[in-house]
Amino acid sequence: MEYKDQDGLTEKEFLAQYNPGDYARPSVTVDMMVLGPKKDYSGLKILLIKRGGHPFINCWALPGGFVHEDESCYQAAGRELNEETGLKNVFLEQVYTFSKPDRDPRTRVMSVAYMALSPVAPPVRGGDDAVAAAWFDFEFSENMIRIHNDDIGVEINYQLSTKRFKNGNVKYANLVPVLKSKAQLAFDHVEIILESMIKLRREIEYTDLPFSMANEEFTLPDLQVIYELLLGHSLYKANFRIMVSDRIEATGKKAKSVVGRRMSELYRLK
Amino acid sequence: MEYKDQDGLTEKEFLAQYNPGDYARPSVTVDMMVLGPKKDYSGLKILLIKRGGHPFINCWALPGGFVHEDESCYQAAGRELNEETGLKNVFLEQVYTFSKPDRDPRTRVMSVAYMALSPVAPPVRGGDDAVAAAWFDFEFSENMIRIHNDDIGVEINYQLSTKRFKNGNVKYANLVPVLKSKAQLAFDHVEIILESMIKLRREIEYTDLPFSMANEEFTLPDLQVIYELLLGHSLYKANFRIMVSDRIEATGKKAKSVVGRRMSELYRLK
DNA sequence: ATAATAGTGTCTATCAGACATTATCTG
DNA sequence: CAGATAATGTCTGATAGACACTATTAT
Repeated sequence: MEYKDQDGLTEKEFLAQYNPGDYARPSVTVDMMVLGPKKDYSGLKILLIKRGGHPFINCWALPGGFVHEDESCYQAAGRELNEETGLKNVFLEQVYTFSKPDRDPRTRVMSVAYMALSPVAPPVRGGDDAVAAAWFDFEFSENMIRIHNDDIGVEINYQLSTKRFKNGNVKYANLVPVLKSKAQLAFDHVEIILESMIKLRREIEYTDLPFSMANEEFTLPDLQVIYELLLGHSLYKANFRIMVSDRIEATGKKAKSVVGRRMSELYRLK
Repeated sequence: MEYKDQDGLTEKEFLAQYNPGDYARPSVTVDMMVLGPKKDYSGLKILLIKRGGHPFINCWALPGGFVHEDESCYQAAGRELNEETGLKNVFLEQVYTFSKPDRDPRTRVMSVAYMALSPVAPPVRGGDDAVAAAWFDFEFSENMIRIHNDDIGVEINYQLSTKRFKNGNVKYANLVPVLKSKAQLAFDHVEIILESMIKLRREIEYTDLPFSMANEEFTLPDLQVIYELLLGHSLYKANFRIMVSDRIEATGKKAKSVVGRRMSELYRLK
């Protein structure tokens, strides 16, 4: 069944003569919130890139880059992440697309935001290059986003206040970040972190997401700490174990605990 | 503090000479799943547009259009929805951004998908125009998407099968649509419907989303039916009322029930 | 044995699910 | 009052939260 359009063209003929025309097209980038645990699981780290050019020159920004012509946004995010950290096959999920016309002062740039969770925070390009990358300590609480790196003496703080708004008949309570430090994140990248963390915490309820920050084989004390870091509050050990019990299987092996006396058992995700 | 870049330019100077360059930029559209209730609340309706040109000529598609240079995607979606239906101030939420390079045979087109919920399904442009719009009966079950309009004799069916996949360490079960009817939806619009419905049902758990399909003042039997339509399963009356009790307030008025005897009371969202 | 962490047992308040009953309206 | 729908009452099993206890290891 070969339909012709009002010009008498078949689909093949139409596509052959098609011209995308002069619609104003935006640039599209991907930007990523990349989280990894500290080595001793005492906190979370977030990966940032120091901007070497205008705008937001010398500001720290989320890693990201332009989406190439022959790749999807997911592929672009995976490629950028790999270029920056060498990481592959980590959890990577689309969060939200940011599209306010003035979000980039250069030209119209939309950003498709992703979040990535890694079991490790591998070394990245040092602080001397034009495009330096570094892992920052990351704290996210009900009323605060704190990002700091004591080695290079950078501290970035945003206070979170609750704001109510309406969408149709539905009422929401949303968090709004307010800069509280001298240093700031580039562009609207705080918003990306905010949206990502909200989505992340919600998805922990019904997915195996925290497992993506654990090693292939993990101890339950470690897994619990990861849950606690991501959720932002502590859990009862017994309840936690019941909660994850049907998703894990014992390996039979034991891990030497770092400081404790009794050795904990190793598990893997079913 | 006025930083200069490696060319010795201030930010102002840099922006004045900035040239977006020859990065390949995609076209960006918004596409919407617009749902409204049937007048008697016996089911859901979905708004579709008949395509008048290639590609997918004569196929039915989700309403949408190009994002203009001076508007956000949210604004573009609101504008398109208003142009198509006259609706304003309805629930409208971003769902997902679809970006596979070959999803549109013409050229690179990314689509930022939205979902909209309306308390009514207002009349739309009839079936004679080049770009006809129509409301279709919409059924979404665990293993089926059925979209049909008996007036114009169109039936579109997709079977849903479960497929497992992995993201980092996290395992997911996802639904994959398979066309089962002669007619089909244009582009990847089934995927948009699928993602939207999954997100919608999830968000019902922790938002007031179904209220956006009810009128300003509503009866609890009606609100319960809306919940049941969106969730796809029936609820116990007593339990439902307990669940919504702290989010509603009585107006003091009563509504004449359509077929019943006892009049039900009118409520509004707190 | 002691100290420190790993792992298990169990009580309780809450709540979703299920079903039963009472209330109100029309003819 | 009969029939139909609106609204409320109440039982039960599952479960999240909380706390207490036992087990295993190194020194």
